[in-house]
Amino acid sequence: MRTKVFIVDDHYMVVEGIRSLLQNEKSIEWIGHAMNANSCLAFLKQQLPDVILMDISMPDKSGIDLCKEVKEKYPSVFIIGLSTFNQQSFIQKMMDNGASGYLLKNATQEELMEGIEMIMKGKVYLSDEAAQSLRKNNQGEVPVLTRREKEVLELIAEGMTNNEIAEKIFVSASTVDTHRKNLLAKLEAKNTAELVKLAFFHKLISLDN
Amino acid sequence: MRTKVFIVDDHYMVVEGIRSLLQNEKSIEWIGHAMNANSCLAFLKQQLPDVILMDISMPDKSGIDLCKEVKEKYPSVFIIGLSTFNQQSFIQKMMDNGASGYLLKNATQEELMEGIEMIMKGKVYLSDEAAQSLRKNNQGEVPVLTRREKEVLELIAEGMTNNEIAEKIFVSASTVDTHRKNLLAKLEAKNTAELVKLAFFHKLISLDN
DNA sequence: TTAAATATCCCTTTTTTACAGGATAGCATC
DNA sequence: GATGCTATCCTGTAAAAAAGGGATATTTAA
Repeated sequence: MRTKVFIVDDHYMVVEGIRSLLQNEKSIEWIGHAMNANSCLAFLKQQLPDVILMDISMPDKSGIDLCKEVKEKYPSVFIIGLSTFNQQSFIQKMMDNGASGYLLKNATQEELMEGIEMIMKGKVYLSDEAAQSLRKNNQGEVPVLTRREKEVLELIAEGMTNNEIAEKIFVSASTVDTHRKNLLAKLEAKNTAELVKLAFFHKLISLDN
Repeated sequence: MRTKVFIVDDHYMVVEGIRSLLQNEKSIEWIGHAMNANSCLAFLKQQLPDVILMDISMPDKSGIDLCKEVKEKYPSVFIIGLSTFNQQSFIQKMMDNGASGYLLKNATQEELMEGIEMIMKGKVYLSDEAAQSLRKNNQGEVPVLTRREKEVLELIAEGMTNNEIAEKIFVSASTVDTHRKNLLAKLEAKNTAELVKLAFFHKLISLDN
């Protein structure tokens, strides 16, 4: 039985690269690729691969979310995260959402094959750099925020004061102040400036919205 | 005469992808690839390509710097920037440093060939998305900060107060306050929170330091 | 060399945050 | 039905930042 491999990546060159790396491997069957999350989900309704190589950044949905969704619907599929970044938080989130491994796009053919084989045995595979990154940044626990806290955090980063936020979300300024207090405590920030910086660090807010 | 193409990219899968896309093109001669800036420069001493496809992010040196260096030494070589990001500042900088075009890594084989052909005619080629990005983000003027202002901005983002910053950089709190005032004005921020957010937006500060 | 930009310092007033201490109500889970 | 989490609201004080004004050397560039 050959291992059925499917790729989700919006970068044509990367898809071609993986295809090229796998085409001479007799143990691998390339069953197709998708350029975005939706066409991936559509494909999986027709045919299930053994392994999905999944980019973390895609136009319609992040690989992190897609990973979760696929794992919920098809728990038997093994997922390997693919990324150019060696970014601890991404790796962590992919693993949290059920990924079995993580490969950087500068991986060699040997690493790619090693990763697929390991994962088919039910083990975890992390490319060297990714594993190092995980070990190093161990204290980087992402704080868990409530919906309201996230909302307030975003408005703070927009430059709004407590009073302005209070008006906007129809609560008293005291409530906003409490959320702010909790945000400072949860992110361990000394003040608003560090709060916003740490929010970026933990990817709790982003530039596009 | 076939067009001699050389690739500089530290992502193995991307190199393989481009090789795969170009291998059946009779007008193209693949003369090699480099995984970092230094081996690229070493290769160019031996043999000169017509076109270099160059990644913007590499381990030892950014493509933006490498582009400049190559163009200074070998002005006749055409350079096409390659990136996964659709980031206006990168595109602009590559063009400023002598690149003839810019391609995103999700370009198709047709776009890749079109780009190479256009550039060999001495024209400029921007992939659709890249060109759009250049047009769209036109009003995104990055404010010019002085050395001192940058220094203060970073310390603000670290969560330090005016007094703490004053002690750290050996000036009075009034001075720090003035710098802060100027930062708010230059970045057009309403308060510290928005200041830090906009600092990220304009890439005036980053997470790693 | 003159003008412009930079870096430094000071004052006042108002607004906003930070921190400390609460309280209450709803909701889910166990 | 107790426990824990979330969201809401309150009082009060102290610290910090925002906004307004202005001043003076030094460096840079035209």
